[in-house]
Amino acid sequence: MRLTTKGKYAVTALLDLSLHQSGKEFTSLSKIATRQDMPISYLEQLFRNLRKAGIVEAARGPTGGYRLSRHSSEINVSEVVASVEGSMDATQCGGTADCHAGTRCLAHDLWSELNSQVDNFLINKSLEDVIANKRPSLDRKLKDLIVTG
Amino acid sequence: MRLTTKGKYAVTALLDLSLHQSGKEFTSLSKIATRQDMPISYLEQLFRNLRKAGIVEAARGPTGGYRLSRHSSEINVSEVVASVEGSMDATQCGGTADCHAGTRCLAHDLWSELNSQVDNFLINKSLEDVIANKRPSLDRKLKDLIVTG
DNA sequence: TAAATCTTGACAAATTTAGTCGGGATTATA
DNA sequence: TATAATCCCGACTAAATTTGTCAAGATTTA
Repeated sequence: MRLTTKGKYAVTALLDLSLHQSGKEFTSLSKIATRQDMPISYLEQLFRNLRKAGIVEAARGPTGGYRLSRHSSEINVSEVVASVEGSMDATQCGGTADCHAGTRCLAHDLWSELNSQVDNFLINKSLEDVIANKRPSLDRKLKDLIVTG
Repeated sequence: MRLTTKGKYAVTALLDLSLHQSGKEFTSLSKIATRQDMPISYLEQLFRNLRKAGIVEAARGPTGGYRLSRHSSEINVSEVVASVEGSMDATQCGGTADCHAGTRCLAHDLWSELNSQVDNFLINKSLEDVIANKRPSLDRKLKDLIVTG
């Protein structure tokens, strides 16, 4: 399980994009880089992945740049992080449960459950939620609780 | 935020220790290493930290080894992981909230909240819980929910 | 045409993780 | 007392990952 600057940059960059997006306009990476104090060439690398994942769309030339391909309420943090750094899976085996001599290790279920916790949290968190500093409603938390036991 | 083999080895090794501990006897690292298929010299390094953290106690000489210094129900996974790889803090700033030009970055509260989620989960998980595959009771979960909103 | 952007692939530096090594200190047992 | 099994410690190395950089190209607006 890892959450590095890669994923954090990606999320922050998208929040910046979302905040400065008016209508259907594109925002250039150089503006994001300046505002958020990030290396532009590193951002380029990250936005490649974000585009492949269908999270942003790009336009070239002057007036070009990137914009969200969906509304910020329809983009969750989990997919953003996953698009740049792969799954955050905490198990040693990648979920296949063959972590110890072909069978599940003593801690397998623990890490598996930790995965669910983190995933559940990040999936239910949209970019809009983060900007609004909104917490998922108590209702939804209760529902999750009943489902997951 | 990182959870590497360091922390996972530590947890698994302690689960092994707990499972094979009868009374006040000590278990040698070589046995754990063999059973759990881990490099013994790496385990030595990890057990130094576990001892410093007051999680295990050691005895030297033949018949020596390690044992839990508290009952497995009184040792939680969070402290085990923390003792070998430091805090799992997900914020860029280490919690000081000066992640962007001296003030909190756009994503600060998000990562901060993620910390709480993960910590809450791991603190409420004792080694005994993991062995028993026990989930913290619904009662406790509900209580946490009311406290954290 | 010029300038600003994205696009791509390869490369390099820095950091972290994972693991080793050699020597010590302590202690049960023969 | 000698031996062997253990913990103890610091420093070192190797591998992997992260964090970037760079150069060249493609596209588009003005």
